[in-house]
Amino acid sequence: MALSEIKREHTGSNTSSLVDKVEARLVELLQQRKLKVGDVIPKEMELADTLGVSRTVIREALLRLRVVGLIESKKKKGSVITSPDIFNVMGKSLNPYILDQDTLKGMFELRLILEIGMADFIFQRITPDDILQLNEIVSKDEPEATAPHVFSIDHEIAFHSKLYDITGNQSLKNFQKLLLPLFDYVHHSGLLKIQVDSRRFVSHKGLVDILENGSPELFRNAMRNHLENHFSRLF
Amino acid sequence: MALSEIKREHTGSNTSSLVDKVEARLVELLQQRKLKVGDVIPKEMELADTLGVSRTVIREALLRLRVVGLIESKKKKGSVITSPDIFNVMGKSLNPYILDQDTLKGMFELRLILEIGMADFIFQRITPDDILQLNEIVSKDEPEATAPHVFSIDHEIAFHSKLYDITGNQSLKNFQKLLLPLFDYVHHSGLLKIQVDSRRFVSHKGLVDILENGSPELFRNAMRNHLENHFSRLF
DNA sequence: TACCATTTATATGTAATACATAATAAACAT
DNA sequence: ATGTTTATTATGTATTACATATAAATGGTA
Repeated sequence: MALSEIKREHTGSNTSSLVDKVEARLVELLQQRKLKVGDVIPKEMELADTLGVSRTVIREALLRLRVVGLIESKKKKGSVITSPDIFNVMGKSLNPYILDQDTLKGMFELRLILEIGMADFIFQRITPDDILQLNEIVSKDEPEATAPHVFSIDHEIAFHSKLYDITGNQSLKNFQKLLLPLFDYVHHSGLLKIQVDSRRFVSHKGLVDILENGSPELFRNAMRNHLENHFSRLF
Repeated sequence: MALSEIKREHTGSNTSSLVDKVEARLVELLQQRKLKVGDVIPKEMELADTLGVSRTVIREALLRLRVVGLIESKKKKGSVITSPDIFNVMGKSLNPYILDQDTLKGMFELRLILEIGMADFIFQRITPDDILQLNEIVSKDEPEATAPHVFSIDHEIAFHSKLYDITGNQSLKNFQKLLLPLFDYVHHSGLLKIQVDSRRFVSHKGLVDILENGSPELFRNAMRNHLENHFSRLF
């Protein structure tokens, strides 16, 4: 289909809006021309002329691509292709005050799934230096266990975040970063059952020991136990 | 800050654009008024008047919210709050031809993590009817194993998708739906090592048996074996 | 009264134009 | 050759006008 025919075709019977078509056409364009990150795309007016629609429509279509992180607009320079951080986009709608309860609970569950499932990748990629860092984190939060219930939330986050780091999976790390703020909300909302038993079966220290001497299989099961409280609040 | 002062303040020294401010202001508004799904928000012109900016700016701000799924626009009716499908948003940028290799590989890894980690939720929520359905799926793909390598990709998807269903976690299911199209690409690209051994250690049938008589722990480890080929292509 | 077809009003969708702003590129002066 | 000023250019914002879809009002018929 010739570009300039988009509008004509649109005038006929159809369901999607003009902007929808233009947006799809633009994505096609990016693929076809095999544009890599950093390449610039035509100016708004050029596109408007080529596709035979107003600049208004072009701008709205470009804006959509911008919101999902496919392009970036710079004054005078035009728009350039960018590598989208797919989870960053998601963050926009991850507002605890807007999301419904089911979704929030689902996100919370997702965290548990991830931390148990990533065992193999941790073992595959962990370095001696990682072990050192983990031990340092552990040494900071375990000793002063005077009040067993009141463990520092910061250390909790530091420990588990480090595990995500070790996987070396950037997408996974981004995902976790997104989920973190949610948990604070979830914990305080009446969404989950009340805490039944704040004692954890497997400690952070126990997990590190397994990382040093154990296997992915052992680690998965240990992590499952470590997260027992969270599970018991769900089930 | 009075709404009508947004623009005035913008005129001073600042970094973010006018639309940025308006967008943030709108999100605030949604929270403050505790608007629930289905509620309508003020008309574009009302907002423009209230905030003292042009309809153009309002429209762009609203569009952003629309792209991330927070609102939906209906002619004559105005915009209504919607419960965002957070993963659906992500799908827009999940284009294999645009994403870089690292991200693609990361997504592939994420699948393995999820399927191993979700064992507890499957066991918690599986019903006898689910078992029946799984057995039916299995009976269809296992018998005619004349060519062991050429198992139907459809059955493969059907089986694993059913597992996601059983978790009852809608977000998780949406996530899987997003990832599926990627795999086809990943498998054919030179991104992963060549297939070393197409024989699977644990069959679908074996997994179902464990779901009937085993434990989450057994299932996790069996699934890890079942996915052995995928892992060996990564490591 | 209830139901269906038609008209009307309204809010979003698209278009066109003008000007503001920022960043690059060109021109200039030192 | 280098730093400063000026011009140019493409996006950002504003304004106005009209198109289009649809909810709501209107009116007619059984």
